[in-house]
Amino acid sequence: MEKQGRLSLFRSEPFFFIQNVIDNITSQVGARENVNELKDIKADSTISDVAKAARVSVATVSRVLNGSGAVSAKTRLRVEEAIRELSFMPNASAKSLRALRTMTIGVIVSDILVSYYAEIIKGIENTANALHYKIIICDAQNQKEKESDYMTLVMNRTVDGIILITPKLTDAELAAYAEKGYAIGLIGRSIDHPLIPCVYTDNVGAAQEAVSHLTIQGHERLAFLSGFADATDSYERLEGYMKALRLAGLPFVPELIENGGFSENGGYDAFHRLMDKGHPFTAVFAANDEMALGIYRACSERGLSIPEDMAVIGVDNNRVSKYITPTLSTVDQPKYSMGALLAEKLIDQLGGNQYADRRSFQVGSKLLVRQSSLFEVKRNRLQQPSSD
Amino acid sequence: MEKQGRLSLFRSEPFFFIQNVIDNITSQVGARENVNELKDIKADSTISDVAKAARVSVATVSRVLNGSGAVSAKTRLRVEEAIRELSFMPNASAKSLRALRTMTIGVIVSDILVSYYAEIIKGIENTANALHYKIIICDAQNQKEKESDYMTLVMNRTVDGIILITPKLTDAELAAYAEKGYAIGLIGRSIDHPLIPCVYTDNVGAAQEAVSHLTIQGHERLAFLSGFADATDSYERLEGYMKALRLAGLPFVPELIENGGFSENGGYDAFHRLMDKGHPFTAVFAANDEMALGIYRACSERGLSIPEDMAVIGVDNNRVSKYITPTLSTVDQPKYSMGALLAEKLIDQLGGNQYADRRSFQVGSKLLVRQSSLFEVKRNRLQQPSSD
DNA sequence: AGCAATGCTGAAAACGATTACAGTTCCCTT
DNA sequence: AAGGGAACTGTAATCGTTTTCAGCATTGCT
Repeated sequence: MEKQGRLSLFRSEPFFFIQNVIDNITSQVGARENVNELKDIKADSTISDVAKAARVSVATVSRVLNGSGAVSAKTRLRVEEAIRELSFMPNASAKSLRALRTMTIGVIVSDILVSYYAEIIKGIENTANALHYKIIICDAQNQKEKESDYMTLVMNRTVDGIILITPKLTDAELAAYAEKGYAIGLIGRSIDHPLIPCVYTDNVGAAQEAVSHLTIQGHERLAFLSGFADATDSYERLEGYMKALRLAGLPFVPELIENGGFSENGGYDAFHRLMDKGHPFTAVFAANDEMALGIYRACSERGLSIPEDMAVIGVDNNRVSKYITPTLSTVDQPKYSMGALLAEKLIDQLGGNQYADRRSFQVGSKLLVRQSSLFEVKRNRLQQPSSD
Repeated sequence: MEKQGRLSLFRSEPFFFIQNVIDNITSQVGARENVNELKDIKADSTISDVAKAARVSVATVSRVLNGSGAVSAKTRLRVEEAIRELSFMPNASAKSLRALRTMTIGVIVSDILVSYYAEIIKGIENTANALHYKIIICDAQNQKEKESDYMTLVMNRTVDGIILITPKLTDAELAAYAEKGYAIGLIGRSIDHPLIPCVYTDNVGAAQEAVSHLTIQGHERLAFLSGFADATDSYERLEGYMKALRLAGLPFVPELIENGGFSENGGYDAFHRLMDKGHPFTAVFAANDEMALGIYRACSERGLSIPEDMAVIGVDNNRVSKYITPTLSTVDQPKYSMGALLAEKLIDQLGGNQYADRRSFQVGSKLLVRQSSLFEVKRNRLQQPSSD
């Protein structure tokens, strides 16, 4: 159903073959003639250039720049004129070296593309920016090793602190960084450490609420799709799932647990594996929406209707979940605010507020009940997304 | 249909009220007792600490660190031991100050949340990282002024160069930066300047192909939803739309053009405005998928079936477009590769390759024909997304 | 043995800002 | 007019690296 356009190469794997890419996806557009007179274009002037131009010392220029110390109106004007004239901007590296801080924080995520992370990042960026901080984005590509690699940023003082979103590093490793004096903060994960601020949701409770919503509707055999085996949030959701079963007086069937690696394809495969085990079930709780999308596809292949034959609930409130048919029930978190809050806390700590009264914040999530988990669902109509 | 959970505050506006956020979304979790023995935790040691420990000069340590110059095996071992012992890491600011470069590039986007940008960013980050560069993300929040603000990053040497994705700055402004000696690159926009590398798609051609696809199917009155008035890509898509009309011998009706600001709600409003003008039409080409989603909602409200009553085509291949019912026809671009390619080119230029043979790269896009633009559409079934 | 070449090492000068300290000017009292 | 204090300004140290230059020791060669 997809008509091929003019070009064949599209992204599918990581980028390893730069020349390849160039050769494949581009068509040269007028190789511009070279220009030679750019050597002498000098963008920067230093503070001493300004001092010279204004016939004052560098100290005075610095005072004008930072509004520190007293400077006579006459001198100030001359300096400001010189600054404008030379379009001078103080060198950030020099400033950082002297101040021993960079006004930058790093943000480590496992995949920028996942909208869950993107929204948190937005919250972090906006807040950080308002507080005059910049953020360096680190895509760990789901690899724990890359996470560790990126930690060097705080160790070599490229950044003043690092925010990790649902990291793979262990509690012990994280604690070690903090105790060495590196400022780190956590989002979507809690840790009991006096130096590490964190913002997280009650995964257990949320999962329990979601699964209870299913049992209340009469489901007695419910499957669970976990994410990565080493992901705390996935584990906590499993815990909530088990709690809900217990609460409903239902038995825990280990065969009804499968691992889907948080990805759509993973969810798709895992669901098929579940179905083939010979332990029938009528509802499935997926540790995130991506896997739920995979379930949709698998159900479609097996001729199962959602929610009549199979109820589905995910987590994350992925953008797609609201638009797909049937709309997907899911657990939503205030992602933007979570990012904003942690950024504010971490920067506060960087500012020397070492003894904040609290470092650990649990924020609420909410279950969005949509069509995929309700028995009576209006279907066969163009979906009109609700406006949450 | 959305059940309210425990908490009410969810992100809707920019973040301005930090204390507010805290008070609203959090519940305190065990205010940890303060710790006092952290003053003496010293994370960093300097190169001279290492030198002292190894009983050599700082110059020698530097040589060991960078593999420059000759160092005797015996000394090298001693230095390496000292480095390990002190877990020394060279200070990035000092390095940058000395080297006059930061190994960092800035990336300015108008909204991180838009998946189009996120995917480009991923391409940039992965490539930059492979080349030992870091990226600073700048969310301009659709404001031209913020774009300019972020340009200070390259002027004060926080970053070595800046990549702008479909910026609002004018060609003249961009050229001015480049001519002052600041390294900038463009994605999703072309500029005819010898110093500015850019990677872009043929918006005109792609739009023309999309609209022609509609006219070929017999549509004679087609509307166009533009994005921002000042966005080049939106303008180019309008151009393609007009070309396609001309090609099909159809009249251009100015009343059938509306501005939707690239957002879902904007598209929704714009579509309603179009419908109320009294100039009937049977198909609409939206300058991006977000607006197309708004059109879906508006159509649903007006009882219009897609594609029977109204054919719709968008641009961007938003994640949702594949999952919504009916699936949305759209124009796809190799976003990841575009980011990767430009990052590689810009960094190449930073490396001193001032006279690259080409700086301007046009990459192909492809029209994905899905259900929303086809007359005979299978509907009323659970959608099974195709696997593009 | 004398000398050049080589290998290794250290001292010191950058890089571009901030800031403590000291020195100068100016104005106001007495 | 002298003295004191405030206001202003400059000198120089400092942040932590890299790198040039020179010095010393060792080696190899004649």
